[in-house]
Amino acid sequence: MASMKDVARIAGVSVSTVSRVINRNVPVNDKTRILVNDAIDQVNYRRNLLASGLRSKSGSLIGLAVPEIGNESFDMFIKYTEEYVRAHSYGLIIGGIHNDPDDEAEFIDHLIRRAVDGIIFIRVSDDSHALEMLNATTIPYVVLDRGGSSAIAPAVVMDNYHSGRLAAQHLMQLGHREFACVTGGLNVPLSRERLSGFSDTLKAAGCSLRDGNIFEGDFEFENGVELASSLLNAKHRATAVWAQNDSMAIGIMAGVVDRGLRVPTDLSIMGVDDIGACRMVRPELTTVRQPFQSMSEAAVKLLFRERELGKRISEHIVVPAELVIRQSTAPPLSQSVSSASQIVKEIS
Amino acid sequence: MASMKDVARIAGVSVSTVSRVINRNVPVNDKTRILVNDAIDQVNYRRNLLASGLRSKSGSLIGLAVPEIGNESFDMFIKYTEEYVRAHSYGLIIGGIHNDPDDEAEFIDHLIRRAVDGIIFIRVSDDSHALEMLNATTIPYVVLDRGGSSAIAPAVVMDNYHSGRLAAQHLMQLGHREFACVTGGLNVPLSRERLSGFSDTLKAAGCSLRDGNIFEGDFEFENGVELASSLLNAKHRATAVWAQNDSMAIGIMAGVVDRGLRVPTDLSIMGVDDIGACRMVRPELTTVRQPFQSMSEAAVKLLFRERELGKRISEHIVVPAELVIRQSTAPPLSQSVSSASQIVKEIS
DNA sequence: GGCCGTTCTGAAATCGATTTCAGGATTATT
DNA sequence: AATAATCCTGAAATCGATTTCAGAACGGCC
Repeated sequence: MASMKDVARIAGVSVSTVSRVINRNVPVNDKTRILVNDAIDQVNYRRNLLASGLRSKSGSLIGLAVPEIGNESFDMFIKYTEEYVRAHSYGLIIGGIHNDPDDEAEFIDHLIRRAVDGIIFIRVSDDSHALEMLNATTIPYVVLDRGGSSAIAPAVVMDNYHSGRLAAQHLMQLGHREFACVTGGLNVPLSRERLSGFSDTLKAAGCSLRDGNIFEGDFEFENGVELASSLLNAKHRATAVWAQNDSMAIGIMAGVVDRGLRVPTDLSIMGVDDIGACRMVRPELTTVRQPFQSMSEAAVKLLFRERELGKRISEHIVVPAELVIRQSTAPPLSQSVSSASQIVKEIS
Repeated sequence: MASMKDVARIAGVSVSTVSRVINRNVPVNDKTRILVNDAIDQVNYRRNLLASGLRSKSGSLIGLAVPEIGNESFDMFIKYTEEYVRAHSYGLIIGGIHNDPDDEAEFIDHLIRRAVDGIIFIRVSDDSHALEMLNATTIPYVVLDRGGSSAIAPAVVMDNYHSGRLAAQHLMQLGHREFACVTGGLNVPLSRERLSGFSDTLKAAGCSLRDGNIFEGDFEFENGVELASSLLNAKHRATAVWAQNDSMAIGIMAGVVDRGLRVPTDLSIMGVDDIGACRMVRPELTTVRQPFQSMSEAAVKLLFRERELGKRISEHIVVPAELVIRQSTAPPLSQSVSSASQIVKEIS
């Protein structure tokens, strides 16, 4: 691989001049510039990012840690982060940390040793050491998707409370009166926030969410399948359920169908995220869209801003959720449309 | 961030000694070793991978280029490659190249400049420049999933012909006599191979695949939905269809259901890959499993072997496919089970 | 002509590690 | 006790870039 030294030799100039031509930050005589550029083409020179990164203290690398690769919603964060990062001539190193704080710590440590320019991560739990580790360095970081208790850390999150509100409003508008909610792990703050938004909104409109109709899940599809029977066998069986992510919602849908019932006729189901699978199942899944792209971009932008400023920005960026109505929600069998519109008035 | 120099100063030794303690490749006196290790703990020293990579010519980085991030089958390759790579203390840089040869070239160029230790890529098309670019360097690479015409390049692929064979055998065993196939883009070699395997096997058993029942798709879900009507309106309507990946298969399933027909009663459907969505849809999708994990590991191993040997290994590793029977395939309505077993004898 | 200010260029230091080379200290061998 | 062999350590070169510093060349101005 040709180095700047080779280019300099061929062009008959010093390496400093070659560097100047390449980085075009200092005036260089036109004749020398052409000479150097010719030499660059001739030996097919490519700047070595390891070397330039070492000296200039920027390896043009960003690290991204997600709880699990292959989980469609995290993959969306990966996709959009990669696109945005690479559009700015950075590279993206990813790590799937298997929902394990130790694995997370190990990966973060790896990124620090690699002297990356910034780290974005989706925390696996509140008691991860990642924040302490990172605060001991000067590396910019941003917490994505799961802001949680760490109000001090720079973060980009969805408006989780509002997502619950959107779900509740939609289901009430359809005329439902008996609701259920399948949450994510309640040790994850966003699960609690979503639940509050859902429950508060129902209450405010005179409806309510019975304790017996709140089921704690773990965000996984299989969990949704299992919980379907609990849902259907509940003392006060709900006519509409909101699952706090699409995987579980689709799992519930599958479980309901497996038991010979129909969606949305017998049970309206909605989720959160709007992953691709929502449009692949029948009926298509009504959901609350998480804006993966804008969240990813906001996270990278925040990172870059921290880098420029040379210090942490303890800012929480909260992006709005959006209701996406498809086929898996409908008015309940027992409820007339007219009484539904009554409720609409109450909550608006 | 503390450097080796700091450690050396505190321990009262030279940086060379510190390096030797860390890399433990040369004997160091026990007393000095302890001294150095204490100093390392004291300043919380972490080796700078940029610097060590520059000098030792190994940045402990692997690059992975996939046609599109967020596509579930490619995400499986990402997942398992990342796991395996990181288990060996390497990092993984990924790039989603949007099925665009230019984007691919740009990303590969980026990886070369970054002086990665190896590159794995899933080619977007036969006329990508990636191979030429890489052959002009000494960087080890492996072509994953799409070996294609480049018999010269190191590659890890599934036995695509065999996957077609498995699909054909399964459908014939169920008693089907009228088949259809939805292929991927026929400019992608593996689509042709899969089709040959399917068609050849049918013919060998006295069945056949009519030209009018071969539909060229593009591996996308929406495409499957669209093709469903073509399938159902074909002159000789098939009772079983094999789509060359799961996304299209699930699309066909959705399209069939949308038209008021039922799977597998009215049409048996199977796919390829065994992505997570196969178990999320109802009926669950019968498919031919692509062994993502073993393929990813084989690719990284091959890469490491190339690195050790210091030269390319033009070896094609072909891993077997595996039939996974679920609910989306069943005997045809018009066909009795007894005549089905007759066919089984013919092909076994 | 002499002085000053631009504009451009090169030598050398630097980033933080690894590695070679040479020499000092220690032990083994006779 | 002298010599050889072994073990350990430090100085310095190196990887391939960036950046500082100083000086050369050139033009303008009085």
